[in-house]
Amino acid sequence: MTLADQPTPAPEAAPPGTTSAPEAPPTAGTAATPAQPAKRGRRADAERNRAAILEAAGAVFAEQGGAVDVREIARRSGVGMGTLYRHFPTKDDLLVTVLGQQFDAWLADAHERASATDDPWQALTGFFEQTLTTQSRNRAVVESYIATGGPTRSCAQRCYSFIDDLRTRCMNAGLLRPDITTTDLVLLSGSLSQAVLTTGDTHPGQWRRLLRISLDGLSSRNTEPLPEPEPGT
Amino acid sequence: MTLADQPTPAPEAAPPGTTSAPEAPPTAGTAATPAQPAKRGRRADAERNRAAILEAAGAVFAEQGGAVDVREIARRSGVGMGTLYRHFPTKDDLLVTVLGQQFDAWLADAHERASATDDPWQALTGFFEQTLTTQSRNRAVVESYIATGGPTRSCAQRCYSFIDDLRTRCMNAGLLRPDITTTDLVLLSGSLSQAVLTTGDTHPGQWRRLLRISLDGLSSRNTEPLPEPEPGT
Amino acid sequence: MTLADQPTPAPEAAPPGTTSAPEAPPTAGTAATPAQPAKRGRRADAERNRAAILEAAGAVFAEQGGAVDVREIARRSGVGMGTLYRHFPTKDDLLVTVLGQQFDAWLADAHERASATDDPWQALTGFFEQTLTTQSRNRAVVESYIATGGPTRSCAQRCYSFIDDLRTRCMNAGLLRPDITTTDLVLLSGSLSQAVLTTGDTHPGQWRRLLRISLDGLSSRNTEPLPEPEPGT
Amino acid sequence: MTLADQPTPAPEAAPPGTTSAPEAPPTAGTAATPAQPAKRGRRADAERNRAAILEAAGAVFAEQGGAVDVREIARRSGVGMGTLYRHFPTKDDLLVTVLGQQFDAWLADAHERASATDDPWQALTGFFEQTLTTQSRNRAVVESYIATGGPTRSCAQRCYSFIDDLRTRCMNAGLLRPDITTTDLVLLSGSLSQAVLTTGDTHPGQWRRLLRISLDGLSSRNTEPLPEPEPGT
DNA sequence: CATGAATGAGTGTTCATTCAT
DNA sequence: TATGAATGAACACTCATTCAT
Repeated sequence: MTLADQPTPAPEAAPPGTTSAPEAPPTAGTAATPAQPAKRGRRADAERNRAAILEAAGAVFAEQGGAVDVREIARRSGVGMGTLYRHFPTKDDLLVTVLGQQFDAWLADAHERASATDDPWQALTGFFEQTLTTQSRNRAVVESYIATGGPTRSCAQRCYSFIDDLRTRCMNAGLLRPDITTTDLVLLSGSLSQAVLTTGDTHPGQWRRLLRISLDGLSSRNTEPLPEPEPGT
Repeated sequence: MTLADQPTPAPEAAPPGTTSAPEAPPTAGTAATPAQPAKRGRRADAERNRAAILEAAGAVFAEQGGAVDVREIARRSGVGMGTLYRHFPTKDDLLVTVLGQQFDAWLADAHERASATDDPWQALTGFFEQTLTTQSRNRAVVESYIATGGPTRSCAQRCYSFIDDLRTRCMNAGLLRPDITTTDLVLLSGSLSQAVLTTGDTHPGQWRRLLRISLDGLSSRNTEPLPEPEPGT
Repeated sequence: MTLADQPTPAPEAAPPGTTSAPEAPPTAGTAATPAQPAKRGRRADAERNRAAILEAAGAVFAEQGGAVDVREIARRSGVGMGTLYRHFPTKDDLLVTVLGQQFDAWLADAHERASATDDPWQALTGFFEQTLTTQSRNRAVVESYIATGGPTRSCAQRCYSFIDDLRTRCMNAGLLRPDITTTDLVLLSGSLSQAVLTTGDTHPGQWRRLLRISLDGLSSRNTEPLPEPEPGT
Repeated sequence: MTLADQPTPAPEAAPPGTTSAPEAPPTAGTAATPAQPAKRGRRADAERNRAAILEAAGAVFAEQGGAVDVREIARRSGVGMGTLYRHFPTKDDLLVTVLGQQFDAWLADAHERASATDDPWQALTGFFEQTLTTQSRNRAVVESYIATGGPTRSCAQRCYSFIDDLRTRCMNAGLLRPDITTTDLVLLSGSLSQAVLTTGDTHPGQWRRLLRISLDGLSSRNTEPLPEPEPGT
């Protein structure tokens, strides 16, 4: 699946708190239910390791992208290779889990912000701001977002759905060019993400200008129709 | 160097035929004395090899990006590894040279087109069109353009200069938002290049819509000032 | 020790019920005082675990041979790795114990059958049949039988002794070639076991033909003396 | 394919000198055709390395079986890993090539010996002798012979064909039990190979006795019909 | 005492670069 | 000089065994 490949966009996004990781402990935390202390005893350490791995991996992937040596992650986590592979049977599993969490967090935040305002344009703008702020420090996330729209088909779809909602709100309010598609917006955000990543170190804040330009180009003030995409595809 | 890092933008681009590669000496060069045909034969052969390598590398890098196995290039060139490494002591040297040529060709074409029209907006638009059309078929070029604005500082600067000219023409004609900088345009083109690369296979032509949106956002019709970039950097 | 390495063949086999495993102490053992039910509970539990491990290991080793992952055994036993390693400090210890039991059962059965008939030739034939039938479903047993004649020196010796008895009975009845040694018979059975293992999946029953051929070759009908084994060894 | 799985036994074996290795230089040697000295120059060293690898691998596989570490082979060959993998892109390729050569040599020798005598029984006997002598010092060969009849389908088939010829000759001379099949003979030789491997170190020569017994069991002196193999398979 | 998570040396394999021919 | 074979440090991943809980 690519960025803009969304055959059946669900009208409502999946609950944003849902992570794709099998063991996903919700944000609630460990001490909320002190029921099974025996089981908790074992899990506590493992969970700590798992968290350490995820954190280290998150950092390393963010800094260096998805192509890093697994050993680097193990080293930074303070665990052995075996531990790492016990929790994530494949480097790709680890990557997907890490990115999944980060996408989930991002989408959850996006939902929250979007429902915090009644102004549709502000919602759209805020989404782009938040997205680019988040991604400006995360190589792997951008790689994934650009390559396939997200680490998972589900992530990509939820992202698509969410953007679709924003688009609809703006469209109903007559704020958006009438022929803007959700695919346009998805592509645009990916494209800007890349720019952000590129200029993040040297020109922090530069991307805000690009964003403004793009948003201005999206507004209904522009009346000329956009070119049709290739029909045969 | 990054996309928008242009401390001292030269007002005029270097002559576009000049490559910045260290091994540059083309047909002219040292062998002014056509005495020993044997040696000249060698020279001619070497030149042929070099050309074959560059051509093969160009194709391979374009198709697969800069991370391909050097063997693939040697194979497609029909030369041995030693020959390849004699001409280009490092994979990166080869990559830089190839990209340098492609950038040069691209810039030369861009210059030509820009001087073929009197309409500044048409010049700007045409440049973006040409750039994205070219880059939609060249992975390595986009990688390089996005990462550092070009394979060498010189390339990046010439590119910057050229865009700066376009900007000036448009600005003088009052077609561009007054606070658009050259850096904005450079970043924008890199950003769109990425989108083109991403969607090239699956959504050919999609990028034209993004481009139109962006160009609309650049036009002087938009009057709100852009946010200042981070002052301290 | 190898299949036919029997320097001092005991004239009588050890009682077949005895296992040679070092951890042997079965239900009898130290806990003669049934005082603390808690401790006995533990003991019973431990024994149950040990049995579960042995059973699972037996099945797994039989199916896949001695090279299986220990985790597979732990999983099938329903116990943790630590428990497994508490009972058997080494994978090899477990293997030896399992094979020891299986050898014991096999030998016990062999003894029983051998004493159930008065026909020495029938006893010999039946032994081979039983052996090959048993082993055709047990990879690890065959591996062990072929490699060293059994999991332990004791097993190998008891096996040797038993075969020696069969040989003697047949020899006394004049049914066996006069220069057949016990080593010959041991080797022969190992060799046929291998064939059984090999052809078990694809040619079930094939091995019966080989067995018949071999048995015919053993009979006293063949009068030519066998070649002497290397004298110097 | 297993030992006795021979759907379409070719009536005549393929020319035994043919090796399955792609680069296989025939036995002729390097100096026979001094034509292209330039090309020879390069190949000589590589060929030496290839030979060194094959020799080392042959020795190591023979001693320790097919499960050895590739590094051990590289070390013993005196070459780096890359060289090894240049010549044999996979460990299995190396194994197959080595075994292929050894099988070819073995089969070639077998053909030679078989045509050196007019006595069919002597031919059969000699074949078994030669086979077991050869295999008594080669773990990997026996592993392969037992598991699949040879490293290659072709090897297995040629082996089968050859044995089939021996069988026919003996059968025509009335020396073999009439219902002996080629599969029986193939299985028997595999079975004995295993015994030979097992006892090779400790009881050299022991296997000759087993062989004699088996051969006696094969002779037409034994008139009882062999059991039918499972009909449904 | 049971659990199963942690360990880390070892496995097959790749690839930018060097070097003998 | 051109060739392509040689090099070896990495890489992703496995598994017998140990150890904290």
